[in-house]
Amino acid sequence: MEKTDEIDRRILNVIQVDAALSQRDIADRVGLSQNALWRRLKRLDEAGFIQGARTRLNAAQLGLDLTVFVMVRTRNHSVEWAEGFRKHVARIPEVQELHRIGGDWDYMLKVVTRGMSGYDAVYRRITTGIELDTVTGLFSMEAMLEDRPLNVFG
Amino acid sequence: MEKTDEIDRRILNVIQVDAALSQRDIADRVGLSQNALWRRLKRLDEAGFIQGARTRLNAAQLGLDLTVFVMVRTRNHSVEWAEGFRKHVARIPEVQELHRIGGDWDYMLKVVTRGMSGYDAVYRRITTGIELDTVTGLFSMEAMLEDRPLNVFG
DNA sequence: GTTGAAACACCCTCAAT
DNA sequence: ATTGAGGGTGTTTCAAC
Repeated sequence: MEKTDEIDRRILNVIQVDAALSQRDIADRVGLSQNALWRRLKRLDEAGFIQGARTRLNAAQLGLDLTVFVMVRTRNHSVEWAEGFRKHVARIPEVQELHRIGGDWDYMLKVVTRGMSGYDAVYRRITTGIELDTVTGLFSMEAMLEDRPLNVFG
Repeated sequence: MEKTDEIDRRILNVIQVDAALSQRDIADRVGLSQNALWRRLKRLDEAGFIQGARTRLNAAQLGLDLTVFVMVRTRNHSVEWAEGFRKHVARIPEVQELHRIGGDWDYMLKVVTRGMSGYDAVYRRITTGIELDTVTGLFSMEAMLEDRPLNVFG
């Protein structure tokens, strides 16, 4: 595993917040020449720290106004069943995340969709064609903090 | 609220997956000239559909190997308390999301940190200096799906 | 690590269709 | 909506220090 120094982390922290900055601007912010920055960026990229850039869209404006965390309990805890479940929910584009968790529940999904009717359709897709024990939804009434950058320091 | 047609949604779907594509490449993928694409991108941006670009980092390689969903129950359900709680957790950089939810719990936080000792420190920061009723953590043992694009169609 | 420069790609705008 | 072209900016790779 490659190492990162303080400047590397400042670079990563800048670009994870704004991927549209020019190398000139990034270099100024972290106190490097554009040339030196370019070499560090290339190294960080080749070492696997950087996993591409994404454009963030306004979900609400696209009608995607409902976020639901879906808790799932199952009786089958085999690796095979888990992989089948992963493939099952991977086909549902409204599913943003799927975690295998410990505690009272076995899996947690984050679903972003169009209102309650959209969620109803997603719920039916999740529960159809696969055997689940218990399913319940925790509805987000307000996203008070969202999409924050990773804590690359500390 | 501005409207989007099929081509707009295809554009948004392309750039939300890869923000590093040139306008030339995007135009080819959606079947437009570079010039026409530029005008649509400008319109979509000015209409507020686009909220900037972010570089995605390899959390595990940065040592951020533990994801915990923290469930919080409180006795105070006033708007003022909620805003104070938001400011309280906003100071903790390991908190990726904070949702006010319905059901058995009042709030849910997504925390990404460095192992159990990192989570312990975050847990103490969350529960210190503010009155919470019940706090419990759901530990992600495996992120089976993560960071998926929004469903801009349908 | 730095500056400077050259070659190339990309972005933005405009003219013409 | 399209192609084509020009100027300005950004990226990538040099050489020299």
